[in-house]
Amino acid sequence: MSIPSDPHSGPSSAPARRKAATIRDVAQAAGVSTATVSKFINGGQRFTREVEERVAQAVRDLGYSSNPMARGMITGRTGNVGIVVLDVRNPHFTSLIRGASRPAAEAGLNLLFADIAEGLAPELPTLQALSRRVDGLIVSARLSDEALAWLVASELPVVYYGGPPSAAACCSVGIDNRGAAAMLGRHLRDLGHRRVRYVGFAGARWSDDRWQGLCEAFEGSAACLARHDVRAATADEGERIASEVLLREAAPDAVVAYNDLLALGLLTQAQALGLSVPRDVSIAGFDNIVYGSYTRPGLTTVDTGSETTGEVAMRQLIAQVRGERAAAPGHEVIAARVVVRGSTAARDVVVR
Amino acid sequence: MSIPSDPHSGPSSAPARRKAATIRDVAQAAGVSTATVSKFINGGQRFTREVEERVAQAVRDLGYSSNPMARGMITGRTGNVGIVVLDVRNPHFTSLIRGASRPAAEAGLNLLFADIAEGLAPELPTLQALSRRVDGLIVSARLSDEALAWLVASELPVVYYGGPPSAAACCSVGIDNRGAAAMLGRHLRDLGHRRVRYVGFAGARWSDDRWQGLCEAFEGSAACLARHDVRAATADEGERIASEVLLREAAPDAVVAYNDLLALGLLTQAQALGLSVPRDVSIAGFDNIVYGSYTRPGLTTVDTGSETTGEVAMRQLIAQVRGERAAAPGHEVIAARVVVRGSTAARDVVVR
DNA sequence: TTGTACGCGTTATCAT
DNA sequence: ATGATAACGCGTACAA
Repeated sequence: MSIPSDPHSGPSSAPARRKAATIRDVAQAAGVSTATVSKFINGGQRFTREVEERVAQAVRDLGYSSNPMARGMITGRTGNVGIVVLDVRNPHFTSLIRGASRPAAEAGLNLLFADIAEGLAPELPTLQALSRRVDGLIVSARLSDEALAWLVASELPVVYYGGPPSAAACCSVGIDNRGAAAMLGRHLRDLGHRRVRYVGFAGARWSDDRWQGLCEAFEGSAACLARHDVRAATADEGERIASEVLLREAAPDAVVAYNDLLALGLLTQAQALGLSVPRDVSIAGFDNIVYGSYTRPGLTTVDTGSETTGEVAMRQLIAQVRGERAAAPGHEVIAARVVVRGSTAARDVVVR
Repeated sequence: MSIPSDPHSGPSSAPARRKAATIRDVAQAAGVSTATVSKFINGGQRFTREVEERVAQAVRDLGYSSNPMARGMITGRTGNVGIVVLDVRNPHFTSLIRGASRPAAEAGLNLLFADIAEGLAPELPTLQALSRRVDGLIVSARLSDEALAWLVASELPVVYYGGPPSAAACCSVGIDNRGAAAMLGRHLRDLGHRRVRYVGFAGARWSDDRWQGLCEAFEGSAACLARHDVRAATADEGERIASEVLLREAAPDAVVAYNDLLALGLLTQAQALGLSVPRDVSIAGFDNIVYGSYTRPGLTTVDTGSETTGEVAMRQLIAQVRGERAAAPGHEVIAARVVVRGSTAARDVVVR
């Protein structure tokens, strides 16, 4: 594909990008007006066979595609949607992205992406930079209050994932945290566990819900539940607090972590400390990240439907952006389920 | 030529968003012309203290920020850069994204993101949709030839990661695959391994380089190297081919996989098949994904500097977009290093 | 130092 | 069925 040198460009030194054909070029080449070209391309309006033929030919010849910015100026839409995740390296969020990716592509929307890096990146400026370049946003419900307030004030179509934020009328997607935790709790209770420790994450409002669900499951039993909050929900943090959680005087016979990353760190470090999992202690987490099945033993967890969450959130957002009736505010609950692997097992009744 | 899922068509009665303040509103409020406002805001030009005061005040009062689309029409730049990954769920790529994220944010560029999903999403349409909305692109060097050719023809600033693509003059970032594999090979050779099997990935050109590096390391020794190519570089695929690779007649005493995901699958399945790792067989991979340290035994791997790669690629792209001299074509080599964990150990000389 | 006026590529409106 | 033209919001020559 050798492009003949442009006689008008002269000895241009700058690596100027060949400027793309405009709708006017197409119109001229096809011998019609720009209005005709525009209507034919996206208005869906029909014309005489011969005109359509000529326009289509010109579009092909010139490799024309409309300029999204010029189009956006008049339509008021960008053709982009944004997704803000708290940590790209957490497989839970990558599954969320994967889930959101497909419906967006199908709707012809591009995905603008931002990583808050769990507080490392400033939330508000990130949101502000994004907001003018997208038609809508998918964000975590656990952004700062400041960021959430700004978002509401901006009147941008938004779908929250994780849980409903404190804000009033909005769209959100997430699991029933309390119910899911209760399911996991009953699993542990039925296995005979009686000294359960919850490693919560202070940064997530729904960490409380999970704690309450756990408590609910053990209500009426003679179990002893305790809670230990951490500031980061990462594997490193799990490793760091392992000894503190696992080796104290009244050692737990089961530990439930806020998420799988924490659980992974706890599991590894427990073994490094000489504990046998699940013989000495059962360990479980939330999210069902895929790497929980590659540890030994495999990690028992609660599947929070990460990918489904992303998909549903994106569908809601698209509906909202299009101004459809289906875009009514409300919280959509994703089904959660307990995934039992080797890291939880029946407590031996015999004192070890 | 009516596109069914066109987001811009249809009887969209979107809820009218409160329209943002324009530069004219600011000019009027400050009692100056739009030119003054524009120059003050981004031209960096100075004005009388009083005028600057009034303009700044008006900007604050109206919460003005320039319309990126209108601005883009004039400047010819979008303020976005794109990154195309082959699989968001592969931690190697999320580290890459994380690495690219920061320099982009620092440069005031938004990140547009696309997931090829290892061939599930069509590459060329994805690229085409992206290309008009970004000032530059970071893409894998192992896109389809068709996609690469189109990219070159588009004259868009592009940085390739992984390795230099077949194309002539371009910017690329990656490790020395052959050298890195040779390092890993020497590690295995020194441990006494003699029957080594390489599980390659047919989809990546540089899988060959890794194979050659391995061979190089065993040159002159009485080792027997064999190669087994797979079509997907995922943990599932690693599990699927484990028995075929590990249990054949002349069973390998060491297996090197194209990447850590394959290695993870192999490791897990090896143990499920009753093999002890590393006693019966050593296993190693590439990328140093973080989850390789949470398996038992930990996974020996080659750190390919995923995050650094993303960071360097983004810096190159920014230089290129800005038209800086530093944006000369060439391949930037990232340092790789072998990370030894429990999955590789010295071969017992005694026949087991 | 400041303002006027034009053009960027597109779509929508109205006229033919 | 097709065309002419006015916006959209901004940057920037050029004029004052």
